[in-house]
Amino acid sequence: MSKLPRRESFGYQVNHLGRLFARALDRKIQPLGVSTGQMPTLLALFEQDGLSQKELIARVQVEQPTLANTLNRMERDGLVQRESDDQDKRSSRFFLTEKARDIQSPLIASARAINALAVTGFAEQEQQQLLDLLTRMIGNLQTGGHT
Amino acid sequence: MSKLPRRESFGYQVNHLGRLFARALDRKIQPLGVSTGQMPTLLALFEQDGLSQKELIARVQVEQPTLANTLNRMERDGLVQRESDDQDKRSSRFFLTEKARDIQSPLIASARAINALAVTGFAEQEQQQLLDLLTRMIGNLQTGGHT
DNA sequence: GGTATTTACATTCCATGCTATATAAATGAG
DNA sequence: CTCATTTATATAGCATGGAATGTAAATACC
Repeated sequence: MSKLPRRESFGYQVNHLGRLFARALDRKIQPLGVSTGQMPTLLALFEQDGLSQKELIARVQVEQPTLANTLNRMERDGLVQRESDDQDKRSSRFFLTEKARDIQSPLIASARAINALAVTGFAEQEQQQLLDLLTRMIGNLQTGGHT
Repeated sequence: MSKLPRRESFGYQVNHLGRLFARALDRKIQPLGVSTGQMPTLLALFEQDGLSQKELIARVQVEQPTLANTLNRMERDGLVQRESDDQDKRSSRFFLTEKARDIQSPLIASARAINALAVTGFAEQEQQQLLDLLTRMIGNLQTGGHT
């Protein structure tokens, strides 16, 4: 066939949906002084504070230069603070500021709200199924990706 | 709860998956001189050539400034050519170049290949279900989005 | 112990996407 | 016809993300 219906392309739909998620979340958390790209890192630090860049990369699915830039913006915005590591002078550890800890609850509530909005009208079983299918698809593309 | 497991967040997973799709496709079509952001516009023009920016926006799920930039890059890369509209001097129509038409088949084949890779191990019914769930989720976020 | 390699980050460059705003042509109101 | 409004793009500014590459500290090897 010489054409490709975008409505039936997973790549197209997933990309579109991803941007809808980002925009919806952005509008919610902007008043808190946080942007979407910072969320994964914040969530990771909420679970365990004082991680290094390397440790964060293992938790956040993003390339190293992307995280480095994100951390710079987060430091600029007063969300994290870096302390150079005594053991390894190449590395530093990132700690949440009070400002970041203060907004932990509303931030997580915002993320939950967007997720809840997204699954409006979904049966519990459908949510589980969707999560399962997405996870399998991620697995397929990760395996096929890194040659 | 004070934490939010990223593995169970739809926004997180969809965002990650979207980037995996983009990267996989990019590697495939880079040799053809095309990048992912140009694909939706190319597919739209394959279906109907000579569309205006306004008409493209109705087909590609992207904001107007994003499309304007994409079209500039596509013109720079020799994929499209713009002709000012006689009826409306504010507008111009975009036509595929021979270079673009020449790679139509491999481009569409590439997109299909990535989609096929993504659904490896999926039953036909699962693919339909996933498409349905994604479409419903998109609907939820679009409705909830534009207040 | 000194050199080669690896590792942890930083930097550069670019594409994609959004918001906000500017601009010029088309359209509508009177 | 004239002025106000709308419409089609353009532009500016920024965030996010990736590839490629540079750099300095840590480690491995002789």
